[in-house]
Amino acid sequence: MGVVVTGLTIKEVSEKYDIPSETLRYYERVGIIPPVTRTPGGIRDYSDEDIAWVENAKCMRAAGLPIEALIEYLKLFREGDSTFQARLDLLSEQRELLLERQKQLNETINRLNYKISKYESAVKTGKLIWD
Amino acid sequence: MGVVVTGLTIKEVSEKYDIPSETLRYYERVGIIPPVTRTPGGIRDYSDEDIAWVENAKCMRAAGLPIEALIEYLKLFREGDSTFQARLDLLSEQRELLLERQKQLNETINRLNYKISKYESAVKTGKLIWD
DNA sequence: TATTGACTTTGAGTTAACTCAAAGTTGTAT
DNA sequence: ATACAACTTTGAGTTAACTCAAAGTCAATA
Repeated sequence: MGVVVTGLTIKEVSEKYDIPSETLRYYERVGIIPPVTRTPGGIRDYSDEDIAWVENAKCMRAAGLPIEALIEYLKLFREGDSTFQARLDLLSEQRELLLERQKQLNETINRLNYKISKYESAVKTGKLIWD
Repeated sequence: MGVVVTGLTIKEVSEKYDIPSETLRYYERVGIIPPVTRTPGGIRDYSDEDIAWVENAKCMRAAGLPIEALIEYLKLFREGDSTFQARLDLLSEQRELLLERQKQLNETINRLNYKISKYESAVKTGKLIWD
């Protein structure tokens, strides 16, 4: 692979995006990325489009979107233009969930900031005020 | 329970904080909250302090701090004033992780915002530009 | 053309964090 | 005092998302 113009091997994608090959195959198997382009021998040969799906999966999973939602999104995508509204709904719902999570995260970070400031004094004075 | 001045039963705490009783017992068993005050009969009778620990556990878990870290924190807490620095380190490390997660979350929300705006046009025009 | 290393599939195993079940105990309402 | 719900403990089961293993296939090199 490399004699003619091709995409990337699974190993190259794995290294570029720091996702184990096993996980890339898993993503394809369960359907959060479409079936990847193959060489005549049946070996995965990721096209730019394939890679865009990988990138998308990585980003969405990193934020905690469930596999289920990503499967549903790809399914709708492959059903074509009649599913614009359904895809919009799905993405909106997931955004709502992320916004809630963001709020919760902020709360906890604030709480941690507070505790940390207390411990910073405590380390200096030897006495912990509150908590 | 209620004839004399007491704390809350596990059921009351469960309902107040929307945490299943099973999970409250689990938290105590693994050590992310200290052993709860008991009635002479051995039944849990949550004091204000106990409840503060529950609240803390709920907040930290909601943000995704691992049980392991919370167990370690409580362990240090119970070892006394000699562990201020260790507790500070632990909390700082966890805050770092949350800040990273926050960054990732923002990225993904932005990406979703972008996609959603595309789909909003698509639903109106019947044509999806990009993606 | 034979070896070697990366690839393939299918299916089982792992991990974190619960969640439930079984069997026994407690306390409150009649 | 007796029934009955709510409690207890111990230990097993569940879920999501990987992660690994086994056994076979392919392709670049000597």
